[in-house]
Amino acid sequence: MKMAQRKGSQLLYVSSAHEQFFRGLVHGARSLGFEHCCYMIGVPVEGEGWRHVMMSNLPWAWRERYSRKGFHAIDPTVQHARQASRALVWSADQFNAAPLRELRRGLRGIGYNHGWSQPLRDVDGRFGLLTLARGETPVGADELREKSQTLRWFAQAAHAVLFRTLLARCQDGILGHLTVREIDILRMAADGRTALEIAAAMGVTERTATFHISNAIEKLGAANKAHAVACAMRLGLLD
Amino acid sequence: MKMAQRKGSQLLYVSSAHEQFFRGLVHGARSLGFEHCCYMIGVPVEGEGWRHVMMSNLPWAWRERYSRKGFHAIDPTVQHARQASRALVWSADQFNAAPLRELRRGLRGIGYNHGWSQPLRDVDGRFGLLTLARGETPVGADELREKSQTLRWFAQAAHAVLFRTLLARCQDGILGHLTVREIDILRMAADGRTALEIAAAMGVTERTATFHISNAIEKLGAANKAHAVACAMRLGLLD
DNA sequence: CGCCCCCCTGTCAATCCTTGCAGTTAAATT
DNA sequence: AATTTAACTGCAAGGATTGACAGGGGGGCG
Repeated sequence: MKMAQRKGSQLLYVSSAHEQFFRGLVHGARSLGFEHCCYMIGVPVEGEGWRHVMMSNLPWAWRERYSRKGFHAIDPTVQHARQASRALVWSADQFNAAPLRELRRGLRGIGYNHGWSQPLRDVDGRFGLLTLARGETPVGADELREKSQTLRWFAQAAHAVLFRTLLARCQDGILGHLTVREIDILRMAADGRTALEIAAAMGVTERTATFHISNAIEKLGAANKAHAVACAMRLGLLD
Repeated sequence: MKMAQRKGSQLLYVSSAHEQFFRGLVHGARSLGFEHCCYMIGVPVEGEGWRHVMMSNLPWAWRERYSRKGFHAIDPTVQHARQASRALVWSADQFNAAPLRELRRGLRGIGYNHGWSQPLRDVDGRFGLLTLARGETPVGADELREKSQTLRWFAQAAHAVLFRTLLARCQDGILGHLTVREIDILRMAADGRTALEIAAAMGVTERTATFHISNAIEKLGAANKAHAVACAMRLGLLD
């Protein structure tokens, strides 16, 4: 059973509400004196290492390059987020090791020189990482004392709102896509309807309803309908 | 079947993570120049009108009084939130109508004179309402222009993080409490385990597991297990 | 045109869920 | 001391779910 990524499929769960939320976050970051803002999540995948998805106001070219070059594998802020849960204040100048050269050049190129990165970890080893950064002034001790509480809260808010969505986007490559029909039916199942009722509501046979349900169960790696509903909700597919 | 509120029962879902989040919000409100911060949700209940739950940094005495006197029934900001979705800028001075006298006096007493209230509504008629307020200076047009985006984002963040929890706290009085056992079992059901597996994991009979499940289904007003799991997740009982 | 995917349908058997019935026990509340 | 509640157990009938086998029709893509 292969779960390779497909091209033409639309990403149903990419909601503009989260984009809007992120724009608000960017605005808040600006008012704190950081022009760049990046929220990233990391998910451990057995055999494959890590998967990352990010949401940022950085140039598309840079995001593409970051992903293509696999910078997340060497990025010190990401390394830090894997283990620690305290914030990291950094400057690109510190990225001296040979493998980091190219990353440092890239960061300088986009004015991403000095920053503050707050990790947030969950029980399954997944983590979220909010980074605010700017081009010119390093983050000083005084500034940190003054803003750290707000910064932490920003991270908490970003994590609370964006994590699930990005996780869904991340799992997507792993799990394969749920079809429109499958999501429709899962939504009705979550509302307590039986296969027969769903079939009636959708104008198909009971058999067809159960067919879509079992496909959804298989794609989500669930054990049964209740589990599939829970998985889908956790992934934010039924909002 | 009565669902009266009981005293001794613990509220399992009151998590300190949300309290912490709210403290961050209060801090953010302060940095915007508002010392008071109140997030409230309203839920329509058939035959009973409305139920409200709030989270605020106001004095406990005032919260108690607000609730006892039923101020939420006449509070203009709440009235506004029921219908509109745009923000309301208000001053307590405007609360001139006779029934509002006592409310106005109370608000003045706690230095809650000038404020900004952003409603957020959902499809089921429920609403959330974030109010930031202060004692002295009215909210001016310039200030509003400057801060409105941040304010809206605060409301969005508060809503995204706090709504579910408060809803659970609100439904609690309506639905009656789920017992520890029922929540345990729902959690395992959400992980895809059958009644037999749950029973084995908990060291009880299959009959007992099904017994708890059906109780949970009844208390949540669900149609079946999948629905109950979905309800519990939406209420934030399974996080 | 072939290939793949999505959507649709059928049957059948094993298993699971749901809901009746009727209890016991321990602990907390009144 | 009486009452209420949570947790627990048994039996049984009927409905719902799940999985496996076996297909047809339509659309996109190379």
